[in-house]
Amino acid sequence: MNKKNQDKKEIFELKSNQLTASKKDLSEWYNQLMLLADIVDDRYAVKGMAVWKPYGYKIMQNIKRRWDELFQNAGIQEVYFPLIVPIEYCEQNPSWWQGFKSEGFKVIAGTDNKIQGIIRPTGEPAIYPMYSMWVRSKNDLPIRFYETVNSYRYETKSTRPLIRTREISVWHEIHTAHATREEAEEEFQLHIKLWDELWKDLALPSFKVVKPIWECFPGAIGAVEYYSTTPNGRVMENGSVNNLGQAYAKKFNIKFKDEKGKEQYAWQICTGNGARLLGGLILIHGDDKGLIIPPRIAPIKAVIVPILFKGKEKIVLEKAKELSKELKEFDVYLDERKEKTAGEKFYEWEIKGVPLRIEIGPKDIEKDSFVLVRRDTGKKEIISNKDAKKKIKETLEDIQDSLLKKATEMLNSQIKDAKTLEEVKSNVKSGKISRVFWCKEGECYDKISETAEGLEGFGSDLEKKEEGHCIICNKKTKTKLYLAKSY
RNA sequence: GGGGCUGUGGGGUAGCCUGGUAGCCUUUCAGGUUUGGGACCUGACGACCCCGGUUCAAAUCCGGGCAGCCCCA
Repeated sequence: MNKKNQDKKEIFELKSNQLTASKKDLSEWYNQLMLLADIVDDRYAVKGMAVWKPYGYKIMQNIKRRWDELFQNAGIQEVYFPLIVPIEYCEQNPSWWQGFKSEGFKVIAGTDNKIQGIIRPTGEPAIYPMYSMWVRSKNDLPIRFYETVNSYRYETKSTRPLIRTREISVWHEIHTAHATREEAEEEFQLHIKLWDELWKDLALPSFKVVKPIWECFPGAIGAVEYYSTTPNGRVMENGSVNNLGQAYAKKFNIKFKDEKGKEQYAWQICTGNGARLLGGLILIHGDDKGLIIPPRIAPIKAVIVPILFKGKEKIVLEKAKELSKELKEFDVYLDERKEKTAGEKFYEWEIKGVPLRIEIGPKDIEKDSFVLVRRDTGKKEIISNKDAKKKIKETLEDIQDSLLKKATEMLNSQIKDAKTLEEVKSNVKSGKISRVFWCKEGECYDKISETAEGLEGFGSDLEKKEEGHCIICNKKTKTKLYLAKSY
């Protein structure tokens, strides 16, 4: 590189609309992309609350559209519960209220500034008192409802866009009530299946574990939690499916009379997740050039950049418009802006992670073709116009598949079995998630977690194939515990 | 919860130690030439986190507040 080019490069590096952080510097990379890629703008003057920008909101809405489809097809109906939760509803669950008393935003109104209630931090204190009114007989069951709302918690911890916010936005929560334990368990399994489907659309492997019982809601039967990982080997809770048993029904008095006239409490399942899904997928997909949005949820699946040479603008634009009409089903976007050069546009759409770019210029028109560029691999290919639809469809599917494949490979390479605490230690150092045999006792769990600072056991394997010995007490067991630092 | 760092136009920064003209890059806007990987020229808009103190004079020093970032529980 000669002196002149080097100077030029340094100037470019200062460009404010350029991504300067490498993905190795994950937090900085993530923060820069929130603004540069038009996801959210968290400069809004309330901590932990951000403005959704059009591009980011569209991605989020596409994810929501997908869960609407999945859950509604499974017969679960969308409802809406009010934002304000009266204190009397909160008090029906004293242990919950104890936890959220200080984290709840209070609503004050009227001349005497009376507290009217709190803004919902979670759905259940609003939802379950109503379930209690609706359930009279077993004929009123099951209730299978979900809502997509914002929830509010005054977290004192540090916040991070999409991942830890005080306004938990586009929050999808499902609450069901059933007459029997068996029916509830069936529902539980169904929800896992549905979430797995959704994770596939995000091109993410659904990494899920059984939550230790002492970390579940008091009185609950159990829970499965989803986790996403970061490239530096940390884990992030990303959705959960809870089998509440009758714990909440007893607190909120959700009961019915069975055939014998005997009162029975309902069995309940609840599950939820929201914008964290988007945060998680951004952390996993993407590179030093910017985001990579999986085609199935990408608002723009392909962008057409016309190469406008002087004197040929008209013919190039005409061709580009024709092509964009033909490819309408792929949510193509024709970038006609005259004030930006082609190169500038390339960088911009790469930051935003549009899966495909179509370049069309005078040279291509002569050959009745266009240039197709993949965001994930950067590979360029000349495509003849007559193959356009077929080729784009195939390539999009291939990108979706290879993103999932890559993410799955990353996850697999991050999980490392450990036979000794020394191995757990070295796993922590090299940014790996440890998997160890564990007897399911809390005491041993604590001892393993103490192996390294910040290390946490976060759940055990769903599959139980092999048998081994607990890493601490040496008892025979088929259960494996996962350990990592959390993001 | 503990520790560290930082607040200067929309974004990134210099200036602060040693008080005195707020400099640079970029964005945005207007006009023109351009366009196959961040083009160029001309012109314009735009900032010292807040409150108080010291001083003839504060972005700079002092006190307090607020906000943000990073690391660790």
